[in-house]
Order: sequence, then structure tokens, then C-alpha cells
Amino acid sequence: MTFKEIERYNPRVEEPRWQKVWDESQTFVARSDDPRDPYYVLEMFPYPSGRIHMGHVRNYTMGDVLARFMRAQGKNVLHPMGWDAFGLPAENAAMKNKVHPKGWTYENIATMRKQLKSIGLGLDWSREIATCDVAYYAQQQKLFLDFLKAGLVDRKRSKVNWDPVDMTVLANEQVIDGRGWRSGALVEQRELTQWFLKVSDFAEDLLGALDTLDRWPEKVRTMQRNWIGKSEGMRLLFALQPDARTAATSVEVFTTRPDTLFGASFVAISADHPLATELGAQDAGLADFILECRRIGTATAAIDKAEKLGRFTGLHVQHPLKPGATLPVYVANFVLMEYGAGAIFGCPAHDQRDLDFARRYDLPVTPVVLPDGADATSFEVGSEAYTGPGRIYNSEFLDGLDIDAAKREIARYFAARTVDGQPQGRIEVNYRLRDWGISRQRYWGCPIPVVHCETCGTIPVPDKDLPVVLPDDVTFDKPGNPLDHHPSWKHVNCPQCGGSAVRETDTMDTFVDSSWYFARFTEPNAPTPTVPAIVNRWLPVDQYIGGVEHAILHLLYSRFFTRAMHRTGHLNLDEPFKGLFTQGMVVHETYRDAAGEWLSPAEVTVSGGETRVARHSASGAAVEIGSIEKMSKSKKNVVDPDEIVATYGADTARWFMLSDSPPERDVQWTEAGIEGASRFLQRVWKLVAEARTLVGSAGTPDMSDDDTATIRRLVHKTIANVGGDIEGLRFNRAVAQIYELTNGLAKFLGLCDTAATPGRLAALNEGVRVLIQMVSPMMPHLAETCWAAFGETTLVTDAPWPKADPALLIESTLVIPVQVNGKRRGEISVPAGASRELVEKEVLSLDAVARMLNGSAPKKLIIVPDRIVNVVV
RNA sequence: GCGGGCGUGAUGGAAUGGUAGACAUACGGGACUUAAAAUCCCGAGGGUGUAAACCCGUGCGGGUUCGAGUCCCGCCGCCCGCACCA
Repeated sequence: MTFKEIERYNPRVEEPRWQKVWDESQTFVARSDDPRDPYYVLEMFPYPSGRIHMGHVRNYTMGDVLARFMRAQGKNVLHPMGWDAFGLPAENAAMKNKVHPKGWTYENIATMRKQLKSIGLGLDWSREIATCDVAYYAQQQKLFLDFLKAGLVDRKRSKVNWDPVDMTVLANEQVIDGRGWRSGALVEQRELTQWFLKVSDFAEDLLGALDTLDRWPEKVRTMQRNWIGKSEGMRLLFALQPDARTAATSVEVFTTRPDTLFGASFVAISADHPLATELGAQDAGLADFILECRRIGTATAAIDKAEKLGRFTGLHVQHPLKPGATLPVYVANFVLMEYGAGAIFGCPAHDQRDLDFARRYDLPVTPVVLPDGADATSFEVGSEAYTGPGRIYNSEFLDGLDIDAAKREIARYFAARTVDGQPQGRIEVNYRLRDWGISRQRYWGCPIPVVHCETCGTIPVPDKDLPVVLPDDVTFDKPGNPLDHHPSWKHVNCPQCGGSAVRETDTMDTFVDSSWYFARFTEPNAPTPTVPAIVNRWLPVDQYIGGVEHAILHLLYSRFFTRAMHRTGHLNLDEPFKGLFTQGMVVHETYRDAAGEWLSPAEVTVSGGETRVARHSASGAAVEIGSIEKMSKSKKNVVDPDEIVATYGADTARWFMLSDSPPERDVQWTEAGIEGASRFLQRVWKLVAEARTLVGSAGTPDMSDDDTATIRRLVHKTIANVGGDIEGLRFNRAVAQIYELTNGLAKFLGLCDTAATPGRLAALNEGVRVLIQMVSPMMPHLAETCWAAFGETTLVTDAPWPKADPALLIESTLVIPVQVNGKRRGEISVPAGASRELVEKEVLSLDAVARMLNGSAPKKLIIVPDRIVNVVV
């Protein structure tokens, strides 16, 4: 039989067929009472924006390969899917297209669910949740009330980041370069009363536990460490020289370098410091300066930040260690009110910012830390502050100490003194991490379940009145929060006194929704947020996969939520994600026509070899090939998964997404790449189809036949390697191994075709079955068709992963490279585990070696058993 | 500025300190075909040479080692994150 007579594999027929089989046999439904070892694979759930994109295909395929592999390993695999379904785009769509957010969202979900099913993901759809389901957010409200009871929720007035386009509050994390992360609008500062989750209560633990997350990328851990931003320092009180303009008698500063106090030459306070505000009210010039600082602080932070500006207040403080000496007090634009005490002392010699400031305003620069080896009389600080280690000098009782010792000495000194009746100094740990403001003035989010009563204050909604359900009849014709505009929804009776009261109309930040969905998946229909016995069995997630863009926000919030749920008894662990993997993006070339308009790949035909030329398919006009960028609608460099599945099938798309590029790196979508994947799929099918006609009744492989032994060693080596590669998420390497196996089997098949023996056919049978199994997590539909073609009546999806025969992983004869002075000059063939003597004899008899030795004996002979020989001449 | 990562053929990329370039893509040659596509086979880092063989080669410069893409030191370039956090 020749290849031509075999029909091509048709994914359009085979893929829906197997999807139906898996669906009907509930192949991927996970049971919590299954006694096998649990394994939880999770990919970050999508926002239902309308359609899936190639990034989703890549992300979910990776998770699916791992999930299917772990199933084959005999694990009880949980691999669920859901929807991060609340959020602004639904409201924007409502405003733009006059559709209801709910209808819009659920329609999108239906479309995307269908798309995800079409790529053959082994998901447990019986556990599907959408965060906008009442059943989901009802439980979220319970969690909120439990957190409230446990003291993990705060309500406070605070300056917030206000997005004037989205008309809502943003968390610090959602402000990027002074702009809203979604709208891109310049963010303004406003004072509002807000609900906060007390993330900062866990700052130390969130930081410390990062060390235990050894299956997280180091990069993500570093980012979180920086975000938490721990610094250990001191609060210090400086006594103010009496002044008629203020009643204040002291200024408190925060410093991490109390050892440099003798080098202090000024004190600077933030423009938002209460003292600045007080003085500004009496000094128009200062008031202008303060306004200017605020404007620059929010609007142009990125542009002009190098400039250190300040304004002298006219006030002085006493130097706490130098009786009689005073320091001027400035308002400075580089001092932040939100951090530390909102005030600092400046030691220009040892802090670059302070030095820039001192040079600008002609303040003294006195070095007090002497670098090791430097000369005390000649050491000077020019335009660069010295921040390194050294000995303290110019500092009276601190002289000669190292920095740490001086810090301890200062702490001891000030703890014993008082200013305004308080200790003058105390050690303090500061974190950059703030509490998490979750109030959003939006409709499409989880209502915050509290009621405001004039007489009773803020009252939690009682259990019996839960859930607080979003009203359906809302309008979007006015700016602001539709819940607030609703004629009746917010008006309720106070649960405590029965008098008239109003509901909280703020809803929760959607990051709340995604902070515990992984726990909900373990028992998605429970009448409580979790069922502890079950959630504790499944969690932590063994492998979480998603984009690195969530390295800080989502992952930090989820870690906080898990701790908060632990404290409130909903589960019994602190870290939700044992393994984390951040996959790269899908990128594509960009195309522009002569007018500079972006063109989509579908509109463009690219031809040529070395020098590629692009033309507009319809008009033939020349098209410029631009840079390779992340697929995005704005640059039109997108490829639609539906079209790819329709043209090539899901398996081809999956295979291509896993080939070539390491999963953590970006992958470039190319026509040649997807074509190559498609060719390989057909090659596997032809190999299987032809092998099927040869392989008859089972025999025993004949290991005395060299070709048989070679192919069997390849087969078993592949089993051993592919499993490890999938487990380590090195899919590109697994793919390469499978290519090698396929190439080897194709050659062996040719041999069997012309010179068949029962022993060879048995080895062919074994090899092709292994190939089908190796391929099955990645191209599951093809694998099922092949498996059935090989006479199997059960699913390959249910088949246990084959085991490599250790005896076949050991080569009996080894080819060992021989180097002379580190350069490869030849090779010898010896039995595995050959003795030193034998190897030496073989090596010395090599022509190349003899030539290099030129009659003399080698200086040294390095033999690494079974690996390499190096002759030193 | 600080922190992290990465520099390997035409391209994507392989390589526990042990044969650099696996595997794939593109390319070239051949077979099949009236022809093309598809498929199959072969070739290929650069250089010298008829050949055997030899020299050079993982961003650059040093070092450690019998042996360095890999480890160390110093540069250069690119990417990502954070950024007046005292």
C-alpha cells in the first residue's frame, strides 16, 4: 500500500465527533470523593470580552496538556473553567449599544464557551462558574461580611485615584504612569469614604511566605517583594523652634539611615503635610508651590520627575544631637505624604535626592560615613552621594562604629529621650503595600452588602437578607453609578432599628471576584463559600498558568484572600498556588498600506524567500511589513482561532502553540508554522494508517535484530523524556522528542514494508502505539482516531501513560568522543561501563591521537566513564 | 536610577561544566508528475583544501578548568518590571 491510497485525516469530522464522546461519557468530570491522588490544574479564567483569541488558545492548551498527562498518570485531575464576568466593558457596551450588561455578558460567555469547546480542552464544564452569577457573588458577600466581623475590613476617608472617564476609583495598582489602567485617562486625586480590605495586616507574612513558593518564577516573587516594599527604619521627633504661624511643637520624620543624623542639613515635609497646609493658608507663595506640587505629582509624574524642588517655610527645628544647632524646614516636592511620616531629614552626603536638593538650595554637605580605605581629611562628596558601607565619623559618640552599630546606638539613645511627652525615636518597619480599596462606583459588580442608617450607622446586611441582588432595571444614560440613580433599589429599612435607610451603592473591585474563584471551583454549588473538607483536599492549585501581567495584582490579592479565608474558617491554608507558570504572548507581524492604515494578516499575501514581499490580496498594492507585536485589535495583527480551527483543526493549532518557542517566551504566529504543524499531523496519521495494515497479531520484538533494538531504544527514550518535559512544562522539547520518534518510526516502517519479520512488526506495533499516546495530550482528537484505527475500543484519553523499560534506556555499546587538549579529534566505540584500561587502549590506538602525541606519552588522560575522554598532550 | 532576564546558523530554538547548532521553519538539489501542488530522499555555521584533514566560530575583553554557550570578573546591546518609598 502506498501513501496515496490513504485518505487524509479530516479534523472537521473527527474533532466534533470525539468532543461529543468525551462530553457524553463525562470523561473530564472530577469527583471530590475519588480516592486517587488529587491534582489541580488551573489557567487564569478569561474575561468574557466576546471572542477568544490566540493567547487563550495557548494558555488553555498548556494547561490541558498537563491535565491530560496527569490523568494518564493516574491522578484525580481537577481542571475547571469559568468567567471573570463583572467589570466595566459590559457597562460600556450597555452605553454604546443599548444592551443590558447581563445579556451582553451571558451572550459572550455562550460564544466563548462554544469556542473553547471547539479546541478540545479537557475541562470539567459541570463546575463552570461566572462571577456575575448571583449564586457566586452571594457567597462573596458572605465572605465580605465574615471578613468584616474578623476585623479585616475598614471604612475610611481617603484620598483616592479617581478615573474621570470611567468615573470610578482605582487602586494604586491600577494606576499606570498616572493613568487609569483600563481607560488610559489621567487620574485625579479625590477624597472619598471607601471600603478597604486590610491587606497590610498580612504584609510581613505575604513577604516572608514568598520564600516558600519555590515553584513560582523568581521574577514574580521579586516583583511582589518590591511591591510590598518593606523597609526598616526609625521615626524621629524634631522639636520645632517656636513660631507664631503654628501651634505645632515638633515634626516627625521617618528614616532608614538614623546613623547619618550628624550629617543632616535640613528637614523636608510633603506638600500634603498638615503643617504645609497650615502654613500655606498664611502664605500665598507657599500655597502656590503646594498646588504646583500636587499638579506635577499626578499629571506629569513621568516627565519631569528628576527636578527636586522645595520652598523654605521659615521654620527651623533643633538638631536633636547638636545642642544649639538648627535645621531649616522645607516643603519639598519629592517627599510623599503616604509613606513613612510624610517628612524626612536630609543628609545630602549619603542620599542622592537629598544631595540634589542641597546643591540646588546651597545647603551644607557633611559626610559622616567614611568608605573603607578613604582618608578622613580628604574624603569629599561631589555630585554623587555615598551610599555604601564604611565607618561613621564627624559624629561625636558614633565615631568609629559601622553603620549597623550606629543605627543601634541611635535607637538606644532616642528611646530614652522624650519630645512632647513621647519617646523621641522608635524603630519602625514600613511597607509600601497599602490596604486594598475595593469600592467602585459602578453597576456591574458585586454589591457591598451593608446598609447606611442615620441612627445606627453602617450596618451589615443580615444573613437572612442575603444575597443583595443587583436590580435588572437600570439605565446608563447618566454618568456615574446606575445603582445610585435607581429609583427604589437603595431605599430599605434599617436591619437594626427598622427606620428608613439606604443601601451601599458601591460595588466591589472585580479583582475581589477573581481572588477566590479557584476555591469555589472545588465545590461550585455549595450553599457556603466553600466546603472545608473538600476545598482543603483540592487546594493548593498544583499548577496555575497565566499571563505575567497578573504578577502583582491578582496573585497578591489571591494570596491575601486565602489568608483571610483561612482566618475566617473557610479553608485551611495560606498559599493558594503551589506552582505558578507565566506564559508568553502570541505575537505577529504587522502590516501597513501606503496610507499608513493597518491591515490584518487575512488581507495580506506574503511571498518570496529571503526577501519577503507583502501585497494586499485584493488590490495587489504593496504593503509594508512592520515590527512583530502582541496580537491586538488596534494593529489588526490578529488571527482568529475560529478560522484556524475551521481551516486546520484544533489539534494543528494546539500543536503549533506548543512547538518551537519555550512556553514562557513569546511565540510568533506564522503561516509557515501552522502549515508545518498541519503537515506533521497528516504525517502521523499516514504513519499510523500504514502501520495498521502491516501489524497483525501480536508477536514479541526480536532484540537480536539491530534495527529492532534501535527503534525500541528510541521509543523508550521518548517515553522517558516526554513525560518529564510535559511535567516541567517544557512543551517545545517534548514536541522535538516526538518529531524524532516519528522520523525514526517512519524509517522503521519503510524497513517493515520491505523486510517484515514478526519481531519487527511487534516493535512497530509497540512504537506506533507509544507515538499515539505521546501525541495524545497535545493532539487529542487525532490520537483518539489513531487509537481506534489501531483496534482499540476504549479511549486513549483514558489509557495509562506508558512506562519506559529501564533496560532499554541503557545503551550496550557507546560511542564516546575523544578530545585532545579539549578539542574533539575522534571517537571510540566501547561497551557501556568499559574499564579504564580498555578505554585507554582504544584511545591511544586512534590515528588522530597518535598523530598528536607524536610518539611521546600523554601528560594526562581524563576519562569520564561512558561520557568523554580527553587526552592532554 | 534600582531590580530581573536575555544575547547561539537565514529564522524559532536545543545543549546535568563533557561531540555546539538536536528538532522545526525557510532555502538549495534530486525522485515522482505532461506540469504544478502534495509526498519522499539528500544537503547545509564560516573558511582553506582535489581529498584526507585543518583553522575559526555561542555579543565583546579577561579569568577559572584537562575541558566553558554553560561558572567568575569587567564591558556593550536588547527586553521586562518598579521608580522621588527617605
